[in-house]
Amino acid sequence: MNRPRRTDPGRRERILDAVLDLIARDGSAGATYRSVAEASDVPMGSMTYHFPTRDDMLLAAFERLADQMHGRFDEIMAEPLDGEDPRERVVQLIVTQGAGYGRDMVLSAELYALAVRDERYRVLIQSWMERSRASLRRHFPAEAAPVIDALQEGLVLHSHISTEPFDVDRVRGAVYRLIEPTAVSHAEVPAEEAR
Amino acid sequence: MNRPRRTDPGRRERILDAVLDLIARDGSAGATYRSVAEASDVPMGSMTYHFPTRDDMLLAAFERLADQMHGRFDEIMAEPLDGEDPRERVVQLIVTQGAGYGRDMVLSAELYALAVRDERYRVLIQSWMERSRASLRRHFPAEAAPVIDALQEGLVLHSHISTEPFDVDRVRGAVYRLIEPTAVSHAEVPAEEAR
Amino acid sequence: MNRPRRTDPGRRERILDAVLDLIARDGSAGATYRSVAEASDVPMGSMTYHFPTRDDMLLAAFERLADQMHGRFDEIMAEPLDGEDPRERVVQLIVTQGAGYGRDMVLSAELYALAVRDERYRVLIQSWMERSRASLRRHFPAEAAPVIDALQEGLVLHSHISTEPFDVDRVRGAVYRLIEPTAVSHAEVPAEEAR
Amino acid sequence: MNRPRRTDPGRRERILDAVLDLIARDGSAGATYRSVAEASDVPMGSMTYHFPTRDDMLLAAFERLADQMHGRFDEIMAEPLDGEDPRERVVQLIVTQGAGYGRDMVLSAELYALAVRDERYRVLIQSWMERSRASLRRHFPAEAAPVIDALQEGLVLHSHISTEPFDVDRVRGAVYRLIEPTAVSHAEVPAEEAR
DNA sequence: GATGAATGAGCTTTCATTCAT
DNA sequence: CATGAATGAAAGCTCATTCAT
Repeated sequence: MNRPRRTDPGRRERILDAVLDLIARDGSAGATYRSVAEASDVPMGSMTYHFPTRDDMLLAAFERLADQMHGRFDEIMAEPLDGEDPRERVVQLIVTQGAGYGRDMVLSAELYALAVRDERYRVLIQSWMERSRASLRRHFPAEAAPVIDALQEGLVLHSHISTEPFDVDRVRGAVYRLIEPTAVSHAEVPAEEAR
Repeated sequence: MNRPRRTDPGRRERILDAVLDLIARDGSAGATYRSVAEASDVPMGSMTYHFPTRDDMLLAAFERLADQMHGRFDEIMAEPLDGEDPRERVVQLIVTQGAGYGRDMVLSAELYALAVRDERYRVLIQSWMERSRASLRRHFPAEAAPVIDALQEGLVLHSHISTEPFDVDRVRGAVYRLIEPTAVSHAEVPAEEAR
Repeated sequence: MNRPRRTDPGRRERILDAVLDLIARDGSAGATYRSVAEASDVPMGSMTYHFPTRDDMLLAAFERLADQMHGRFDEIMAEPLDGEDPRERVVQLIVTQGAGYGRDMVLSAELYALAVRDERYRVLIQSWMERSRASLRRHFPAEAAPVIDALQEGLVLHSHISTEPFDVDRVRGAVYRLIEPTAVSHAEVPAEEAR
Repeated sequence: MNRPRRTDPGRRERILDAVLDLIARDGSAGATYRSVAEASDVPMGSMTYHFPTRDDMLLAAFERLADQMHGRFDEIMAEPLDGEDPRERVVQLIVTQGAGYGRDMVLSAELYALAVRDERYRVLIQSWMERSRASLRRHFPAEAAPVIDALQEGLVLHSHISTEPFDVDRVRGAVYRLIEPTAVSHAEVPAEEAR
């Protein structure tokens, strides 16, 4: 009834999280000004103050998603190897994403659906991909990155569609075959092909 | 003005093609009863006669898409090898789809976005994937199929997002590395590693 | 609550009358889908079925107005003269409109405001004016019509703005001076300058 | 980016001119606080400081319009006659306004539409009309003014609606017939019916 | 079987206005 | 004095779906 809430720090972030939750549950179409306003406890009339159009809101939400996902990606890639085969990190990445609840997967799928038809979302993915590749280049040669990316994308996507149990060994097999074992990080000792 | 259209054979197919065209252009949300009716020259009131709910209509359209796309996939895979390395077919597949106009890609992306949240679409993709794998098994061992699938998916998807030119040699490199050269078709002569 | 109203003849006319009433009271901006729906007892969701856009609705309403007003205009002009000076009819017209409640005046003013910026309304007025002039030509030469029209318009408009009482004699003076007494109807006897 | 604008003289006038421009283009409804603020480069939050309600703003803008238009009117009327028939001035007035771009006409039409329903705008027009008549009385008897006014109004209005080319001679004919040639200015020599 | 008419629900967006600073 | 942030109210319009014919 009587919430002045003249200042509400973090409101923007709260809105964007609500947007992502709703998209994860109901698809992009489900993130309406109404549903988002309710989910984030912001008056509907205020939504357009923060995001003039619904599309601005979606785009901002996906930018946030890209940041968050890259953060998790980079965390895994940044950890020191300690003699471990760097390819194991890629396996871990794929397995983590493939086995997870799938919020990220659902959101990525929506993002791709938007991106194939809309330049703005395409640019967003491009810059995200570029950041991922930069992370990969810590351990792998530049040419390998796009292919690793693609394999990861395809495996994770299919893992969420398929009924078959996720097969870690198959993933490992594919990753190891795809990436040259000599393709070690510039700073790491190759080690004895750990694991 | 005065179209009796007492019998209208092919109406169902015309509707579904219109649905796919509209989804390709505007996303799933763009295929409304209204827009589809107009695009396929069918009275709006008749739409629910043919497809009781909008979702039935979308699902039927994607079934049609799966059939069409599998047809093209299988055509490429079915052609006799004549001593050619079967992996070259996979390369051809990826290149064809990756370089194409993208209608299929756009539609696939929409389908995946639906599938990750809706069982019915997931089942549709599963059966489609199963058919693809059956086609792949003509030339490759069963275990290889899912990985080939995944790589293909990822490469094609990224090719439609990326600004970089499509690199055939990189695709070939990945495919050849991923699939054992000994994994020849049961009926074919290995040949001299053509190309 | 439970009004099936599957068939509702005259609904279109009822809507348009409500539109005109609302415009007369609140201006064009006051005839919203909402207000009109309520005033004409039609579900709001049905409004766009009958008039796809609000502008279509307004235009149709003003077409109805033009018909109604021309009907009244023509009635006065059509009555046989019986030896009366035809110019007296023009005086009568102006006085009737100028002294009236002003619904017509208010509506005309709104129509003009739309017409000066929108071709469609301009065309509507043009055809209305042409019909008026056809009526005038029964009694006056073709060249006189536009000027009579204009004088009438100006006098009626100002009568609704001015605080001064409406002066019939001044109107008569202006009309008689403006129109040649010899400009009699083709079928009438000039008579002795009646009145 | 960083406009201090500590003092901004002429802001009020700039705002009102923007209001009039917007009304001319989009009608009264088009002059919103937002659109006006943008067009006049004034912060939106400041609009209500200068004009507490939107209606205050519109009224002030039309007051400005009345001043401007009367200024132009009076200029034409004030010029010494040098033996010219004063009625020629009226012709000139009508022709000038009728042939012009129509900004004034559009604005007048909007003003009338407001005036027929709102006392405040009616009062504004009344005082404007009174000033016009005062100007007319320099050359014509008091009784003639209202009729000249009305004819002018009607002719100009119709000229902006009609598709026919503006006919100067018809205007002159009407003006000369409507106004007694003896109705000369108190200070002028009648002259030989100059043309 | 096929469809024109109809509608409840909900959508995105605009807007006048308020008010703490 | 001036203004950025905010919001309740309402606007035009779309749409999936129903149903009498």
